[in-house]
Amino acid sequence: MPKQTFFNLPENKRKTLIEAAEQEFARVPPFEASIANIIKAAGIPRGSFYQYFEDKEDLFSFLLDEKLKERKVYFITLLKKHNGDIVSALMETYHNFLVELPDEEERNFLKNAMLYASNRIENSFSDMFDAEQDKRYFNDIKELIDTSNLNVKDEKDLILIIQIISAVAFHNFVEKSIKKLSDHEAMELFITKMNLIKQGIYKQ
Amino acid sequence: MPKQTFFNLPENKRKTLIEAAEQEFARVPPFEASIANIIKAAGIPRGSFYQYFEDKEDLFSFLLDEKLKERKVYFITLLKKHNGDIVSALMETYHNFLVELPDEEERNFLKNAMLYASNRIENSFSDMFDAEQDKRYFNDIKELIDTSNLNVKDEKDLILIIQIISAVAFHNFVEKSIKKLSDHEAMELFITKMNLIKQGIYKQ
DNA sequence: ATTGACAAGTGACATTGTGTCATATAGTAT
DNA sequence: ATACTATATGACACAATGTCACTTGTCAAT
Repeated sequence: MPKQTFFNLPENKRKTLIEAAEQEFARVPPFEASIANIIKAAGIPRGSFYQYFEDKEDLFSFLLDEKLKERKVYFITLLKKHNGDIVSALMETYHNFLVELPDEEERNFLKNAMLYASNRIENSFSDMFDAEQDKRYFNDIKELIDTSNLNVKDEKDLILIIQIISAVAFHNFVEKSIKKLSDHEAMELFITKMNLIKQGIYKQ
Repeated sequence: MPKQTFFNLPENKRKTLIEAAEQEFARVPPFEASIANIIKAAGIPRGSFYQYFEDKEDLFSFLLDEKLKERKVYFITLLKKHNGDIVSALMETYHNFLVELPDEEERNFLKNAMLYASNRIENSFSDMFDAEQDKRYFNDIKELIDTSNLNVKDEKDLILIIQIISAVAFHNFVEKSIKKLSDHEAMELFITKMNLIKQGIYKQ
Protein backbone atom coordinates (compact mmCIF):
# COMPACT_ATOMS: atom_id res chain seq x y z
CA MET A 1 0.00 0.00 0.00
CA PRO A 2 1.11 3.55 -0.71
CA LYS A 3 2.08 5.52 2.37
CA GLN A 4 -0.31 7.89 4.09
CA THR A 5 1.62 10.81 2.66
CA PHE A 6 0.38 9.84 -0.77
CA PHE A 7 -3.24 9.99 0.30
CA ASN A 8 -2.66 13.32 1.99
CA LEU A 9 -1.58 14.81 -1.30
CA PRO A 10 -3.72 17.52 -2.87
CA GLU A 11 -6.13 16.05 -5.40
CA ASN A 12 -4.53 17.44 -8.54
CA LYS A 13 -1.00 16.44 -7.63
CA ARG A 14 -2.16 12.91 -6.89
CA LYS A 15 -4.05 12.74 -10.16
CA THR A 16 -1.06 13.92 -12.15
CA LEU A 17 1.13 11.31 -10.54
CA ILE A 18 -1.36 8.54 -11.16
CA GLU A 19 -1.78 9.60 -14.75
CA ALA A 20 1.98 9.57 -15.28
CA ALA A 21 2.27 6.13 -13.75
CA GLU A 22 -0.55 4.71 -15.81
CA GLN A 23 1.13 5.96 -18.94
CA GLU A 24 4.37 4.29 -18.04
CA PHE A 25 2.74 0.97 -17.13
CA ALA A 26 0.76 1.09 -20.35
CA ARG A 27 3.96 1.65 -22.31
CA VAL A 28 5.86 -1.35 -21.00
CA PRO A 29 5.36 -4.32 -18.67
CA PRO A 30 5.78 -3.57 -14.97
CA PHE A 31 9.29 -4.91 -14.69
CA GLU A 32 10.50 -2.61 -17.45
CA ALA A 33 8.68 0.44 -16.20
CA SER A 34 11.02 3.13 -14.98
CA ILE A 35 10.46 5.26 -11.93
CA ALA A 36 12.64 7.88 -13.57
CA ASN A 37 10.12 8.21 -16.39
CA ILE A 38 7.20 8.47 -14.02
CA ILE A 39 8.64 11.22 -11.89
CA LYS A 40 9.80 13.10 -14.94
CA ALA A 41 6.33 13.00 -16.45
CA ALA A 42 4.72 13.88 -13.14
CA GLY A 43 7.24 16.60 -12.45
CA ILE A 44 8.07 15.50 -8.93
CA PRO A 45 11.52 15.00 -7.46
CA ARG A 46 12.91 11.56 -6.89
CA GLY A 47 12.82 11.78 -3.11
CA SER A 48 9.12 12.53 -3.15
CA PHE A 49 8.34 9.34 -4.97
CA TYR A 50 9.77 7.39 -2.07
CA GLN A 51 7.74 9.47 0.37
CA TYR A 52 4.63 8.15 -1.32
CA PHE A 53 5.50 4.58 -2.25
CA GLU A 54 7.74 1.82 -1.04
CA ASP A 55 8.87 1.14 -4.56
CA LYS A 56 7.62 0.58 -8.09
CA GLU A 57 5.85 -2.60 -7.08
CA ASP A 58 3.87 -0.76 -4.43
CA LEU A 59 2.66 1.78 -6.96
CA PHE A 60 1.83 -0.84 -9.54
CA SER A 61 -0.18 -2.93 -7.09
CA PHE A 62 -2.16 0.11 -6.09
CA LEU A 63 -3.05 0.98 -9.67
CA LEU A 64 -3.88 -2.58 -10.56
CA ASP A 65 -6.18 -2.97 -7.59
CA GLU A 66 -8.02 0.18 -8.58
CA LYS A 67 -8.58 -1.11 -12.09
CA LEU A 68 -9.70 -4.50 -10.88
CA LYS A 69 -12.19 -2.92 -8.54
CA GLU A 70 -13.80 -1.18 -11.50
CA ARG A 71 -13.93 -4.45 -13.41
CA LYS A 72 -15.56 -6.20 -10.50
CA VAL A 73 -18.29 -3.61 -10.21
CA TYR A 74 -18.92 -3.96 -13.89
CA PHE A 75 -19.12 -7.72 -13.62
CA ILE A 76 -21.84 -7.42 -11.00
CA THR A 77 -23.88 -5.26 -13.33
CA LEU A 78 -23.59 -7.86 -16.04
CA LEU A 79 -24.47 -10.67 -13.71
CA LYS A 80 -27.74 -8.90 -13.00
CA LYS A 81 -28.36 -8.26 -16.66
CA HIS A 82 -27.87 -11.95 -17.46
CA ASN A 83 -30.16 -13.08 -14.66
CA GLY A 84 -27.40 -14.83 -12.77
CA ASP A 85 -26.06 -16.87 -15.67
CA ILE A 86 -22.43 -16.75 -14.78
CA VAL A 87 -21.06 -17.97 -18.08
CA SER A 88 -23.10 -15.53 -20.15
CA ALA A 89 -22.04 -12.72 -17.85
CA LEU A 90 -18.41 -13.67 -18.21
CA MET A 91 -18.72 -13.89 -21.97
CA GLU A 92 -20.05 -10.37 -22.15
CA THR A 93 -17.37 -9.17 -19.75
CA TYR A 94 -14.75 -10.68 -21.97
CA HIS A 95 -16.30 -9.31 -25.10
CA ASN A 96 -16.43 -5.88 -23.58
CA PHE A 97 -12.86 -6.20 -22.50
CA LEU A 98 -11.74 -7.15 -25.98
CA VAL A 99 -13.65 -4.78 -28.19
CA GLU A 100 -15.20 -2.03 -26.15
CA LEU A 101 -12.50 -0.77 -23.89
CA PRO A 102 -12.38 2.73 -25.28
CA ASP A 103 -9.13 3.93 -23.85
CA GLU A 104 -5.95 2.74 -25.52
CA GLU A 105 -3.99 3.46 -22.39
CA GLU A 106 -6.35 1.45 -20.21
CA ARG A 107 -6.21 -1.40 -22.67
CA ASN A 108 -2.43 -1.50 -22.70
CA PHE A 109 -2.14 -1.18 -18.97
CA LEU A 110 -4.34 -4.22 -18.49
CA LYS A 111 -2.63 -6.12 -21.24
CA ASN A 112 0.79 -5.60 -19.67
CA ALA A 113 -0.61 -6.59 -16.32
CA MET A 114 -2.19 -9.74 -17.68
CA LEU A 115 0.86 -10.86 -19.56
CA TYR A 116 3.45 -10.10 -16.93
CA ALA A 117 1.69 -10.02 -13.61
CA SER A 118 -0.74 -12.77 -14.36
CA ASN A 119 -0.30 -14.32 -10.98
CA ARG A 120 -1.81 -11.22 -9.42
CA ILE A 121 -4.77 -11.03 -11.77
CA GLU A 122 -5.50 -14.69 -11.95
CA ASN A 123 -6.10 -14.61 -8.27
CA SER A 124 -8.20 -11.55 -8.36
CA PHE A 125 -11.25 -13.72 -8.09
CA SER A 126 -9.71 -15.99 -5.51
CA ASP A 127 -8.59 -13.05 -3.38
CA MET A 128 -12.22 -12.22 -2.83
CA PHE A 129 -12.39 -14.88 -0.20
CA ASP A 130 -9.49 -13.62 1.86
CA ALA A 131 -9.71 -9.87 2.17
CA GLU A 132 -12.50 -8.46 4.24
CA GLN A 133 -14.02 -5.98 1.85
CA ASP A 134 -13.90 -8.64 -0.81
CA LYS A 135 -15.73 -11.13 1.30
CA ARG A 136 -18.64 -8.75 0.89
CA TYR A 137 -18.03 -8.71 -2.85
CA PHE A 138 -18.18 -12.48 -3.04
CA ASN A 139 -21.39 -12.54 -1.09
CA ASP A 140 -22.89 -10.03 -3.49
CA ILE A 141 -21.92 -12.23 -6.37
CA LYS A 142 -23.07 -15.41 -4.75
CA GLU A 143 -26.52 -13.94 -4.23
CA LEU A 144 -26.73 -13.00 -7.87
CA ILE A 145 -25.61 -16.26 -9.41
CA ASP A 146 -28.32 -18.60 -10.51
CA THR A 147 -27.13 -22.00 -9.33
CA SER A 148 -30.22 -23.86 -10.43
CA ASN A 149 -28.68 -25.09 -13.67
CA LEU A 150 -25.21 -25.46 -12.25
CA ASN A 151 -23.63 -28.71 -11.23
CA VAL A 152 -22.76 -27.50 -7.74
CA LYS A 153 -23.51 -29.15 -4.44
CA ASP A 154 -22.09 -26.41 -2.21
CA GLU A 155 -20.43 -23.04 -2.10
CA LYS A 156 -17.01 -24.57 -2.61
CA ASP A 157 -18.01 -25.96 -5.97
CA LEU A 158 -19.22 -22.55 -6.96
CA ILE A 159 -15.88 -21.01 -6.13
CA LEU A 160 -14.13 -23.66 -8.17
CA ILE A 161 -16.37 -22.97 -11.13
CA ILE A 162 -15.59 -19.28 -10.95
CA GLN A 163 -11.91 -20.15 -10.89
CA ILE A 164 -12.21 -22.47 -13.83
CA ILE A 165 -13.94 -20.03 -16.12
CA SER A 166 -11.63 -17.22 -15.02
CA ALA A 167 -8.60 -19.34 -15.77
CA VAL A 168 -9.89 -20.16 -19.22
CA ALA A 169 -10.80 -16.55 -19.95
CA PHE A 170 -7.39 -15.53 -18.83
CA HIS A 171 -5.59 -18.11 -20.86
CA ASN A 172 -7.60 -17.15 -23.87
CA PHE A 173 -6.48 -13.56 -23.58
CA VAL A 174 -2.85 -14.53 -23.30
CA GLU A 175 -3.23 -16.72 -26.36
CA LYS A 176 -4.84 -13.89 -28.28
CA SER A 177 -2.00 -11.54 -27.40
CA ILE A 178 0.77 -13.93 -28.25
CA LYS A 179 -0.72 -15.28 -31.46
CA LYS A 180 -2.05 -11.86 -32.34
CA LEU A 181 -5.53 -13.16 -32.98
CA SER A 182 -8.27 -10.75 -33.95
CA ASP A 183 -10.93 -9.92 -31.39
CA HIS A 184 -13.34 -11.99 -33.39
CA GLU A 185 -11.13 -15.07 -33.54
CA ALA A 186 -10.40 -14.87 -29.84
CA MET A 187 -14.08 -14.54 -29.05
CA GLU A 188 -14.97 -17.55 -31.19
CA LEU A 189 -12.43 -19.71 -29.41
CA PHE A 190 -13.62 -18.49 -26.08
CA ILE A 191 -17.23 -19.30 -26.81
CA THR A 192 -16.35 -22.80 -27.93
CA LYS A 193 -14.31 -23.37 -24.82
CA MET A 194 -17.11 -22.17 -22.60
CA ASN A 195 -19.50 -24.53 -24.33
CA LEU A 196 -17.16 -27.43 -23.81
CA ILE A 197 -16.94 -26.58 -20.14
CA LYS A 198 -20.67 -26.20 -19.83
CA GLN A 199 -21.56 -29.54 -21.32
CA GLY A 200 -18.45 -31.32 -20.07
CA ILE A 201 -15.49 -32.56 -22.04
CA TYR A 202 -16.34 -36.20 -21.42
CA LYS A 203 -19.29 -37.99 -22.93
CA GLN A 204 -21.90 -38.81 -20.32
CA MET B 1 18.25 -18.29 -29.35
CA PRO B 2 21.77 -18.25 -27.97
CA LYS B 3 24.44 -17.47 -30.54
CA GLN B 4 26.44 -20.18 -32.29
CA THR B 5 29.43 -19.28 -30.16
CA PHE B 6 27.60 -20.65 -27.16
CA PHE B 7 27.05 -24.01 -28.79
CA ASN B 8 30.68 -24.14 -29.88
CA LEU B 9 31.76 -23.92 -26.27
CA PRO B 10 33.56 -26.87 -24.70
CA GLU B 11 31.11 -29.10 -22.87
CA ASN B 12 32.25 -28.34 -19.34
CA LYS B 13 32.30 -24.59 -19.76
CA ARG B 14 28.80 -24.65 -21.17
CA LYS B 15 27.59 -26.84 -18.34
CA THR B 16 29.08 -24.54 -15.72
CA LEU B 17 27.42 -21.56 -17.30
CA ILE B 18 24.04 -23.25 -17.50
CA GLU B 19 24.31 -24.41 -13.93
CA ALA B 20 25.09 -20.87 -12.77
CA ALA B 21 22.16 -19.48 -14.72
CA GLU B 22 19.75 -22.05 -13.39
CA GLN B 23 20.78 -21.19 -9.87
CA GLU B 24 20.12 -17.53 -10.44
CA PHE B 25 16.74 -18.06 -12.06
CA ALA B 26 15.80 -20.40 -9.24
CA ARG B 27 16.76 -17.75 -6.70
CA VAL B 28 14.60 -14.95 -8.08
CA PRO B 29 12.07 -14.35 -10.85
CA PRO B 30 13.55 -13.67 -14.28
CA PHE B 31 13.18 -9.92 -14.16
CA GLU B 32 15.17 -9.74 -10.93
CA ALA B 33 17.86 -12.14 -12.04
CA SER B 34 21.21 -10.48 -12.48
CA ILE B 35 23.65 -11.22 -15.25
CA ALA B 36 26.35 -10.01 -12.91
CA ASN B 37 25.57 -12.87 -10.53
CA ILE B 38 25.54 -15.42 -13.28
CA ILE B 39 28.90 -14.52 -14.73
CA LYS B 40 30.41 -14.28 -11.28
CA ALA B 41 29.19 -17.77 -10.41
CA ALA B 42 30.26 -19.13 -13.77
CA GLY B 43 33.59 -17.36 -13.64
CA ILE B 44 33.39 -15.84 -17.08
CA PRO B 45 34.02 -12.23 -18.02
CA ARG B 46 31.19 -9.90 -18.82
CA GLY B 47 32.04 -9.57 -22.49
CA SER B 48 31.85 -13.31 -22.98
CA PHE B 49 28.29 -13.43 -21.81
CA TYR B 50 27.31 -11.18 -24.66
CA GLN B 51 29.23 -13.38 -27.07
CA TYR B 52 26.90 -16.19 -26.15
CA PHE B 53 23.55 -14.52 -25.59
CA GLU B 54 21.66 -11.48 -26.77
CA ASP B 55 20.66 -10.67 -23.25
CA LYS B 56 19.18 -12.16 -20.09
CA GLU B 57 15.90 -12.87 -21.83
CA ASP B 58 17.66 -14.92 -24.49
CA LEU B 59 19.34 -17.08 -21.88
CA PHE B 60 16.16 -17.50 -19.87
CA SER B 61 14.13 -18.55 -22.90
CA PHE B 62 16.72 -21.11 -23.78
CA LEU B 63 16.70 -22.67 -20.32
CA LEU B 64 12.94 -22.63 -20.12
CA ASP B 65 12.55 -24.33 -23.47
CA GLU B 66 14.93 -27.05 -22.36
CA LYS B 67 12.94 -27.70 -19.21
CA LEU B 68 9.66 -27.71 -21.08
CA LYS B 69 10.99 -30.19 -23.57
CA GLU B 70 11.74 -32.59 -20.74
CA ARG B 71 8.24 -32.11 -19.35
CA LYS B 72 6.71 -32.81 -22.71
CA VAL B 73 8.56 -36.06 -23.12
CA TYR B 74 7.43 -37.05 -19.66
CA PHE B 75 3.84 -36.22 -20.50
CA ILE B 76 3.93 -38.54 -23.47
CA THR B 77 5.11 -41.37 -21.26
CA LEU B 78 2.22 -40.78 -18.92
CA LEU B 79 -0.27 -40.57 -21.72
CA LYS B 80 0.76 -44.06 -22.74
CA LYS B 81 0.58 -45.31 -19.18
CA HIS B 82 -2.96 -43.98 -18.84
CA ASN B 83 -4.11 -45.51 -22.10
CA GLY B 84 -4.79 -42.17 -23.71
CA ASP B 85 -6.93 -40.73 -20.93
CA ILE B 86 -5.77 -37.15 -21.16
CA VAL B 87 -7.18 -35.96 -17.87
CA SER B 88 -5.71 -38.83 -15.88
CA ALA B 89 -2.38 -38.26 -17.55
CA LEU B 90 -2.47 -34.58 -16.71
CA MET B 91 -3.41 -35.32 -13.12
CA GLU B 92 -0.40 -37.54 -12.71
CA THR B 93 1.82 -34.99 -14.41
CA TYR B 94 0.61 -32.36 -12.02
CA HIS B 95 0.99 -34.62 -9.03
CA ASN B 96 4.50 -35.46 -10.07
CA PHE B 97 5.25 -31.81 -10.56
CA LEU B 98 4.00 -30.96 -7.09
CA VAL B 99 5.40 -33.73 -4.96
CA GLU B 100 8.01 -35.65 -6.81
CA LEU B 101 10.25 -33.08 -8.38
CA PRO B 102 13.35 -34.04 -6.47
CA ASP B 103 15.53 -31.08 -7.12
CA GLU B 104 14.83 -27.94 -5.11
CA GLU B 105 16.55 -25.84 -7.74
CA GLU B 106 14.47 -27.27 -10.56
CA ARG B 107 11.34 -26.71 -8.55
CA ASN B 108 12.14 -23.07 -7.88
CA PHE B 109 13.18 -22.40 -11.43
CA LEU B 110 9.85 -23.63 -12.70
CA LYS B 111 7.96 -21.86 -9.99
CA ASN B 112 9.55 -18.52 -10.85
CA ALA B 113 8.89 -19.16 -14.50
CA MET B 114 5.26 -20.02 -13.90
CA LEU B 115 4.59 -17.05 -11.71
CA TYR B 116 6.39 -14.44 -13.73
CA ALA B 117 6.64 -15.72 -17.25
CA SER B 118 3.28 -17.40 -17.31
CA ASN B 119 2.49 -16.14 -20.75
CA ARG B 120 5.37 -18.21 -22.09
CA ILE B 121 4.43 -21.38 -20.29
CA GLU B 122 0.71 -21.14 -20.71
CA ASN B 123 1.27 -21.26 -24.39
CA SER B 124 3.67 -24.10 -24.26
CA PHE B 125 0.90 -26.39 -25.39
CA SER B 126 -0.40 -23.95 -27.94
CA ASP B 127 3.04 -23.42 -29.39
CA MET B 128 3.03 -27.04 -30.43
CA PHE B 129 0.93 -26.17 -33.40
CA ASP B 130 3.16 -23.44 -34.73
CA ALA B 131 6.74 -24.54 -34.58
CA GLU B 132 7.81 -27.30 -36.88
CA GLN B 133 9.41 -29.72 -34.47
CA ASP B 134 6.44 -29.28 -32.20
CA LYS B 135 3.97 -30.11 -34.91
CA ARG B 136 5.49 -33.54 -34.68
CA TYR B 137 5.03 -33.49 -30.94
CA PHE B 138 1.37 -32.67 -31.29
CA ASN B 139 0.88 -35.45 -33.78
CA ASP B 140 2.50 -37.85 -31.36
CA ILE B 141 0.13 -36.75 -28.67
CA LYS B 142 -2.89 -36.80 -30.89
CA GLU B 143 -2.24 -40.41 -31.78
CA LEU B 144 -2.03 -41.35 -28.14
CA ILE B 145 -5.14 -39.62 -26.89
CA ASP B 146 -8.22 -41.76 -26.59
CA THR B 147 -10.97 -39.56 -28.00
CA SER B 148 -13.66 -42.18 -27.71
CA ASN B 149 -15.02 -40.78 -24.45
CA LEU B 150 -14.32 -37.19 -25.30
CA ASN B 151 -16.89 -34.69 -26.45
CA VAL B 152 -14.92 -33.73 -29.55
CA LYS B 153 -16.08 -33.57 -33.12
CA ASP B 154 -12.76 -32.63 -34.68
CA GLU B 155 -9.12 -31.92 -34.04
CA LYS B 156 -9.85 -28.32 -33.17
CA ASP B 157 -11.99 -29.35 -30.24
CA LEU B 158 -9.19 -31.53 -29.02
CA ILE B 159 -6.79 -28.62 -29.07
CA LEU B 160 -9.26 -26.54 -27.12
CA ILE B 161 -9.64 -29.25 -24.53
CA ILE B 162 -5.90 -29.44 -24.07
CA GLN B 163 -5.84 -25.69 -23.63
CA ILE B 164 -8.64 -25.76 -21.10
CA ILE B 165 -7.12 -28.35 -18.85
CA SER B 166 -3.70 -26.74 -19.15
CA ALA B 167 -5.13 -23.39 -18.17
CA VAL B 168 -6.82 -24.86 -15.14
CA ALA B 169 -3.72 -26.78 -14.09
CA PHE B 170 -1.72 -23.65 -14.47
CA HIS B 171 -4.13 -21.51 -12.52
CA ASN B 172 -4.20 -24.09 -9.80
CA PHE B 173 -0.46 -23.92 -9.40
CA VAL B 174 -0.47 -20.16 -9.17
CA GLU B 175 -3.20 -20.36 -6.56
CA LYS B 176 -1.19 -22.89 -4.59
CA SER B 177 1.89 -20.67 -4.64
CA ILE B 178 0.09 -17.50 -3.64
CA LYS B 179 -2.09 -19.00 -0.95
CA LYS B 180 0.71 -21.30 0.14
CA LEU B 181 -1.48 -24.37 -0.01
CA SER B 182 0.00 -27.75 0.79
CA ASP B 183 0.61 -30.17 -2.05
CA HIS B 184 -2.29 -32.20 -0.80
CA GLU B 185 -4.74 -29.28 -0.69
CA ALA B 186 -3.73 -28.16 -4.15
CA MET B 187 -4.15 -31.65 -5.50
CA GLU B 188 -7.62 -31.99 -3.97
CA LEU B 189 -8.75 -28.76 -5.57
CA PHE B 190 -7.30 -29.79 -8.87
CA ILE B 191 -9.06 -33.12 -8.89
CA THR B 192 -12.39 -31.52 -8.10
CA LYS B 193 -11.91 -28.99 -10.87
CA MET B 194 -11.04 -31.70 -13.35
CA ASN B 195 -14.17 -33.59 -12.39
CA LEU B 196 -16.29 -30.51 -12.88
CA ILE B 197 -14.79 -30.04 -16.31
CA LYS B 198 -15.27 -33.67 -17.21
CA GLN B 199 -18.93 -33.84 -16.34
CA GLY B 200 -19.68 -30.22 -17.26
CA ILE B 201 -20.52 -27.34 -15.02
CA TYR B 202 -24.09 -27.12 -16.25
CA LYS B 203 -26.75 -29.67 -15.53
CA GLN B 204 -27.72 -31.59 -18.62
C1' DA C 1 3.54 36.93 16.51
C1' DT C 2 6.77 33.35 17.97
C1' DT C 3 8.12 29.02 18.85
C1' DG C 4 8.66 24.22 18.48
C1' DA C 5 7.62 19.90 16.65
C1' DC C 6 6.34 17.08 13.20
C1' DA C 7 5.23 16.22 8.22
C1' DA C 8 6.59 16.75 3.60
C1' DG C 9 9.84 18.02 -0.07
C1' DT C 10 14.30 17.77 -2.37
C1' DG C 11 18.23 16.43 -5.16
C1' DA C 12 23.01 14.85 -4.79
C1' DC C 13 25.08 10.54 -4.10
C1' DA C 14 26.52 5.71 -3.55
C1' DT C 15 25.58 1.54 -5.50
C1' DT C 16 24.33 -1.79 -8.77
C1' DG C 17 23.50 -3.34 -13.13
C1' DT C 18 23.51 -3.31 -18.41
C1' DG C 19 25.37 -3.50 -23.05
C1' DT C 20 29.36 -1.98 -26.01
C1' DC C 21 33.77 -1.66 -27.91
C1' DA C 22 38.64 -1.53 -28.71
C1' DT C 23 42.06 -4.57 -28.12
C1' DA C 24 44.22 -9.09 -27.27
C1' DT C 25 44.49 -13.92 -28.14
C1' DA C 26 43.75 -18.39 -30.24
C1' DG C 27 42.75 -21.29 -34.18
C1' DT C 28 42.96 -22.56 -38.96
C1' DA C 29 43.67 -22.67 -43.77
C1' DT C 30 46.93 -21.47 -47.44
C1' DA D 1 54.87 -17.47 -41.92
C1' DT D 2 50.79 -15.12 -43.09
C1' DA D 3 46.29 -13.76 -43.26
C1' DC D 4 41.88 -14.36 -41.87
C1' DT D 5 38.28 -15.47 -38.69
C1' DA D 6 36.41 -16.63 -34.27
C1' DT D 7 36.65 -15.91 -29.50
C1' DA D 8 37.97 -13.61 -25.10
C1' DT D 9 38.30 -9.75 -22.09
C1' DG D 10 37.48 -5.93 -18.96
C1' DA D 11 37.20 -0.93 -18.88
C1' DC D 12 33.71 2.22 -19.78
C1' DA D 13 29.52 4.95 -20.73
C1' DC D 14 25.07 5.01 -19.43
C1' DA D 15 20.86 4.29 -16.80
C1' DA D 16 18.30 3.18 -12.89
C1' DT D 17 17.46 2.52 -7.91
C1' DG D 18 16.99 3.70 -3.06
C1' DT D 19 18.92 6.66 0.69
C1' DC D 20 20.00 10.52 3.44
C1' DA D 21 21.10 14.92 5.23
C1' DC D 22 19.10 19.04 4.77
C1' DT D 23 15.29 22.37 3.63
C1' DT D 24 10.70 23.91 3.67
C1' DG D 25 5.88 23.98 5.14
C1' DT D 26 2.09 23.51 8.60
C1' DC D 27 -0.14 24.19 12.66
C1' DA D 28 -1.17 24.12 17.52
C1' DA D 29 0.29 26.10 21.89
C1' DT D 30 1.78 29.99 24.13
